[in-house]
Amino acid sequence: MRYSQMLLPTTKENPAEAEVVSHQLLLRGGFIRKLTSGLYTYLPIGLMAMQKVENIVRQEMNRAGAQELLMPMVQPADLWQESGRWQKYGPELLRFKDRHDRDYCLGPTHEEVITDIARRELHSYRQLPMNLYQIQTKFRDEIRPRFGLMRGREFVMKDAYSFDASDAAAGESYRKMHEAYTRIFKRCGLEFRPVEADSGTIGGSFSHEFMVLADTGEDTLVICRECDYAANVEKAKIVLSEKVTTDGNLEECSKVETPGMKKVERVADFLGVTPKEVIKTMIYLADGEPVAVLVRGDREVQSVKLKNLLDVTEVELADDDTVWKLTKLPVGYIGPVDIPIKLVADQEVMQMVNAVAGAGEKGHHLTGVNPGRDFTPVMTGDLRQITAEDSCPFCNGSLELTEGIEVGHIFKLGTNYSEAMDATFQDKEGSQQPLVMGCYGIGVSRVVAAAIEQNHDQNGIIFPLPLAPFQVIVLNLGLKNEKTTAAAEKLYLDMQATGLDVLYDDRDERPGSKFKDADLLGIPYRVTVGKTWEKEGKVELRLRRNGETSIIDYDRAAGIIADMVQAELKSTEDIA
RNA sequence: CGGAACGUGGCGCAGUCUGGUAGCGCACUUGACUGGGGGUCAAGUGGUCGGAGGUUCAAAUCCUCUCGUUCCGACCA
Repeated sequence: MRYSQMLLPTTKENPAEAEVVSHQLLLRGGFIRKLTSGLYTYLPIGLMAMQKVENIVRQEMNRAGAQELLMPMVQPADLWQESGRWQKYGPELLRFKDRHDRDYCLGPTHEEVITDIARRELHSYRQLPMNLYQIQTKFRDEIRPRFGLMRGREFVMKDAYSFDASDAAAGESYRKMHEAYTRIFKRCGLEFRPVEADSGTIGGSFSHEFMVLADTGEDTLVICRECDYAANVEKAKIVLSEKVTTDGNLEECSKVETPGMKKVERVADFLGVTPKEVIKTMIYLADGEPVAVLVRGDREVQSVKLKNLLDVTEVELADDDTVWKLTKLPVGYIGPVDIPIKLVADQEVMQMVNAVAGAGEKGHHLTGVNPGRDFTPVMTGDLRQITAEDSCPFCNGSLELTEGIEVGHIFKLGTNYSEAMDATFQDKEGSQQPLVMGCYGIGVSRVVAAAIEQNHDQNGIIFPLPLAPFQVIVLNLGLKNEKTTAAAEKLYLDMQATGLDVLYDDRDERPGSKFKDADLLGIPYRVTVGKTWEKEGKVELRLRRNGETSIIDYDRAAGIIADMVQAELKSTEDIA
């Protein structure tokens, strides 16, 4: 590609609207332009970068035995009603009517459509296993799109769906995808971790997220320092410490005055105890229904865990007004004893003895509160956020918390969808069985953003070679000199002939601008044709990654670089 | 949905408090010089100041409404 002919508008200044590095650099480098909130146009170089990711994904999916197809983005409501998600999915699902007043939605994911295909086309165990995937634009009406490609409303996703005859076979499909994903992200040159995850609105029994480690990540992960355990904090299991023995010495409940003391710390301080000895009572609205949730005073509720325990689709912390309406109490004095609201407790609370809790009366708390005797939750379970002080549920090792960007997510769906939508096959014995499903997503456009978050410096992007829209840029610094220009042109054509993705900077710009743009765009190899060629017939090769510079023979340049690129690409494939 | 900020040539901003002929830098056009890390000089093009309504002799500026964008929050009782 000739730079002079390409739509590649770079800017020196950071756009005001971009907060995170990947967003800034994507805009500055002319990769994307915003249409409106959460919606972006991919300019040519942006599309090229994304297609690099797509191709790696395609290769690995095909290698794993999956087949590519393409489903409609517009989906009829009745399929979603069949699966039950028309009600369940919430406002993220963009719904609309056609001219005949029929309901439709824009596909945020495609379980319904693929299950419909499966029930029509898969009839026999002989056709299984089957894995089908597509790479396509998805639409999710996010509450708050942000960070450019990181959380857009429209984004490119690879989604795959597996169909198996048995749970064991589905496990094998899942394992294959886990392996394929690992290869994909390795080949993309990303530093990532597969972690145990919550399955969210997709549903299903078991899932892993693939997380790119980066500070700007929206998810928090917990990673064991000693074993392989890694999980999203939404999922991370908490190991209960040994139950405290009390010598059967349970105190009586007694009420104490705690005027103006709403915060756990204040109350604990005042009563001469630690927050660990206080029971915190939080009022949530679970699908609109009030629930009182108990955790130890020094803990935090993990809302996803709460959602799962209650088996609801939405939990929300009640605001002060709602709390007042429900309990006739100001926030801070609610307690579990005789509370007129559905009560659930974190497992840890049930071990507490002689605790402090809100008295259910303004300005008062209770001491000597004992779970089981003074209150009985309708449900208990693991409800709190894990901390770095907790220990690994597998090996008891110490844990580390870190931020991550979710670039892939794989789910074992089981028969949720196939049963709801009556997608069955005939087994060997001739009886109808529901297809056992799995689904597997990769945020293709997000991978581009994540790669930039992880690979940049103050001068711009540093693309891992497999994702680089161009592998090489040739700078012509001798535009006024016909011979130099001819030499640069020839080098460009020679490189193209070897199959390299090469950008030829033939613009009438000063050298400084060309260097800056080459850096900004993150092109791994840069070849300069200029003075050194005029004087000694050599060109300068510089690596974007580390700034390493070498002078090579002009005649051999195309071959040398093609070899280097091939070797490097091959090594990334080998590692994966 | 709550809170905040911002909307002025393509981009980044000043001007708004205190109403009085719309400005700066970058980019763009033309020319000259220059030519290895975003160069210099000169001459230009381009904006009904997000939109609607109001106040006023006069509105980018004051008032009301509205649309859009971004950030924070959706977090501990």
